[in-house]
Amino acid sequence: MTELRADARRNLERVLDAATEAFAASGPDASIDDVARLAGVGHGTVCRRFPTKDDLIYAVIERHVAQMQAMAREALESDDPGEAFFDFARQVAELSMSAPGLHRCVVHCGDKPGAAELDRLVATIVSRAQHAGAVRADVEPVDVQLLVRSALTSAPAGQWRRYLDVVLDGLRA
Amino acid sequence: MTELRADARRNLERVLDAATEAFAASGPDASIDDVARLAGVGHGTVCRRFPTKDDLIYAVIERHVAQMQAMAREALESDDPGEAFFDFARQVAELSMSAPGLHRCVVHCGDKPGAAELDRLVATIVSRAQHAGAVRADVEPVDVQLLVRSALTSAPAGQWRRYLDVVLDGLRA
DNA sequence: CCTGAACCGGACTGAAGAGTCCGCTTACGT
DNA sequence: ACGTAAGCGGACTCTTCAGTCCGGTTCAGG
Repeated sequence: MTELRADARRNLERVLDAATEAFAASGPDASIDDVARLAGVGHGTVCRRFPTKDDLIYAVIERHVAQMQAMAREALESDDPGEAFFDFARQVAELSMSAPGLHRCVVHCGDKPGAAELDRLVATIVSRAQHAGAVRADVEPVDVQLLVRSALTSAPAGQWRRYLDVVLDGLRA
Repeated sequence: MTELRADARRNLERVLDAATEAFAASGPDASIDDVARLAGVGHGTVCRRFPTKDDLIYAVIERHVAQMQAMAREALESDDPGEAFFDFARQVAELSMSAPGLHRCVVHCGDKPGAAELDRLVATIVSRAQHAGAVRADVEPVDVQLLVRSALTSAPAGQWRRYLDVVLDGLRA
C-alpha cells in the first residue's frame, strides 16, 4: 500500500503541483474541481488521495511550514534574542508573502500538526526577546503571531513590508 | 409606493432587528434564512425588501457608519491633530468592537456609499496628524485604516485593546 | 500476453445558500 | 363590510462545492 503504481504517483504529483498553483492563486477558496482541472485529472482522483480538502491544503503548505520551522530553529541559536526575533519575523514574512495565497492557507490550517510545533518554537523566540528587553512585555507570544499575521494578510499587494514595519515598531519595548 | 402598509412596516423593523442580531452574532456569514427565522417571517419577505444580501447588510451597518462619521467630524474640530487622531482611533475601535460581527460586516462592505465619505474624513484626520508630526510619515491614510482594522479583526475576543495599543504605538512618529 | 488488482473519471448525492414566483391572506379606503 | 391592492410565506430554481461510488481502464507481475 505504501508503494503507488507509477501512474498513480504521476497523478499525485500533478495534483500537488496543481493544488499549489491553485491555492497560491486563490487561497484556500480554490475549489477541488479547480485543482482537478488544472491537474488534468478527474475530481474523484483528487478526493481519493486527499479525503478532505484540508488534507490537500495541508499537503501543499507542509513544505512552507517546514521551512518556517527551520528558520525558527536558526533564530533560537542566535545569541542576540532581540535581533533574532526581528530577523526571524522578517524572514518568515518574506517567505509567506512570496505566495500570499499560500499564506492564507497557512492561516486557514491554524492547528495542524506542524503548526503546533512551529507555534512552540515561535513562542520561545518571542519569550527570549521579551526577556532580553527587546520586545514589549505586555503581549503574549501568540499575540505577536496574530499581529504580524494580520498585518501581512491585510496589506494590499506589494505593501506588506511597510505594514510589517509598523507592527514590529509597535512591538519594540 | 413610499408608504408601506402597517404590517409591512412592522415586518421591516422586525427584519432589521433580526438582521442586526444575526450579523452581530455571525458576521456577514449569517444566512438570510437565519435572519428570516429570527424575525419570524418568511425568507421571501426578507428578499423582497432587500433584493440582495448586501443591501440588507448595508442597511444594518448604516447607523454604525453614521456614528463613525460623527466621531470623525468631531475629531476634525480638535486643535490637537495628534491627540485627535489617537482618540478617534480608540473611539472607533470601541464602537466597532462593541459588536465584532458588525465590524466584520463593515469590512465586508468595503466600498459602499457612506464608507467612501468616511474614508475621506479619516484620510484628513490622518494627514493632519502626520503633518503635526504625531504619526509617522511613511504610511498612507489608507494604510492606517487597514492596519487598525486588521488588529481589531485578528484579536481574540476581549484582547483587542492590547492589539490596538501595539499598532498605534507603531504608528507614532 | 494475460489477468487481477490498482487506479481512473465522472456521474451522483447531499448540503447550503441566494434569489424568484405565485396562490393565499390581510390591511384599509371607501 | 367589502373589494382590491399590497403584502406574505414558503416552495421552487439555480448554483456551488465537498465527498462517494462504481463501471471501465491501465499497469505490472507471472
